Amino acid sequence: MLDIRQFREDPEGIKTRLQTRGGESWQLVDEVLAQDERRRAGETEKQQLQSERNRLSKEIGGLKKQGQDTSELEATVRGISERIKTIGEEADAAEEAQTDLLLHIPNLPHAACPVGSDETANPVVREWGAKPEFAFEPKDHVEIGTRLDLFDFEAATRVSTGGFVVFTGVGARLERALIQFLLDLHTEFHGYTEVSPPHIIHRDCMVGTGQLPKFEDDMYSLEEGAFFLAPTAEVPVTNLYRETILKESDLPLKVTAYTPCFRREAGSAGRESRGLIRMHQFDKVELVNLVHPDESFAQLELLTAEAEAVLQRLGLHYRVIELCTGDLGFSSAKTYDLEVWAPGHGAWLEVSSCSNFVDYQARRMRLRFKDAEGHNRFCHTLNGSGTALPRLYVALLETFQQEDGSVKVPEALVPYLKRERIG
RNA sequence: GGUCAGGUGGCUGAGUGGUCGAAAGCACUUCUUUGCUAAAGAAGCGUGCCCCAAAAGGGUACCGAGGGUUCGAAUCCCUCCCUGACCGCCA
Repeated sequence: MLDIRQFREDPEGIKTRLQTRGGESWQLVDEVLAQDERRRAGETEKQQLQSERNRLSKEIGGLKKQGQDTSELEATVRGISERIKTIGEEADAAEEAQTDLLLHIPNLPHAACPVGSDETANPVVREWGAKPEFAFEPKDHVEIGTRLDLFDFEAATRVSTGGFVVFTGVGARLERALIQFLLDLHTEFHGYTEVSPPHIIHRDCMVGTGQLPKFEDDMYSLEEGAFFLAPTAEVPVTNLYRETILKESDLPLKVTAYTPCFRREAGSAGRESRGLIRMHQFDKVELVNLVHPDESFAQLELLTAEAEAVLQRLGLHYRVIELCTGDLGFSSAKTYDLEVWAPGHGAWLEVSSCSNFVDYQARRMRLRFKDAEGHNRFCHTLNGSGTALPRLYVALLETFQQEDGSVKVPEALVPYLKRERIG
């Protein structure tokens, strides 16, 4: 959520920056200001009346003690109370409208964010490693995995529906090995604290990180929308600190979690969805940072490097791209995507998205810290996938496949998988 | 799921209709004293919003959440949520 004070001070600036995202959110700016004025006018009047009521009620108390008749005063106060109620309802309606608008307006892209309308305008920041070369025609992961009995899509439909998979045998063990490898890496080398959060989370959390109210259709909901299956650990982990005031010395707070992620992926059927690439349920290890506002952009660079370390240790070829204004996520001010090379597909796959949300999420969930002067300020929040598992899995199979159909296990994973070769 | 007991400031914990944003203690901050540590004393110490150009200041709301009763609610009533204990069920 953006700061209402910024709307009052520089509405045109907000509009201009929202316009770089595309979409029509900038058109809501004037409406926000109108509701804000309506709200404040109502609140001011209401509070004046409340003050009057408090004064007269005290007077009644005093008079009653002296045994005097107060019926006339009581009637006056009754009238005031009625007006408070009417005006209060008006002010509440304005506030609700204002909040609803603010919740639908995305974050402002960082001033240096490349302007563009879609992913074709995302600049490549750097590339690591080289495309692996093969003396044979590399197969794609579905073919490799099916041959090695690593996973089974058809069996999954017997217990669920399309968009789910069951990992089997060594394939299941590889999934588990990756989770372990990732958590160990981030806790032992990057200073993260590990948590294992609930996967069913209440609605307010989804509002806090920005999935709601706009993207409800993409989420699995329970109990008529009161609860949701977490679409990413970002939601439960960041919301662990909702409505809290941290000490400045607590920052930066770095938390990692492995969780399954649940997404309906409404409207994305058939899009880049072969095999493991786009699932309704997938595993992910997430990195969440709560940081001091002065440090968040530096922290984003570090966070991105921590996610990159995953791919480097596994020896996977990847590139880092920066999202342009038109491709930026709803809550984000700046985002780097990590794309790993999948030789079987001959395509780059997004395995991580590292974002700085500045104070946008913190404001929604009232996550603050007390600074040296004793003022409460909003933290900045960041998160990055560290990393998504299925696409990592795809890249591993396709990168390290051998001509005989087996897959060589990268050294970093051997201690976890306890074998050097699959198949 | 059932029964009972509870939810008050960072913590402990008073407060059952009026001057209570809320006693007291602990913790914390600053200052004074003391050679250091410790101890003692003094003051301060919640959050949101509104008014004010801002600061100062003032106002208002908040005692789990939301409604209600009342001139007036932390206090009475209703609904919901949560926590604890016991019972039932269960991985």
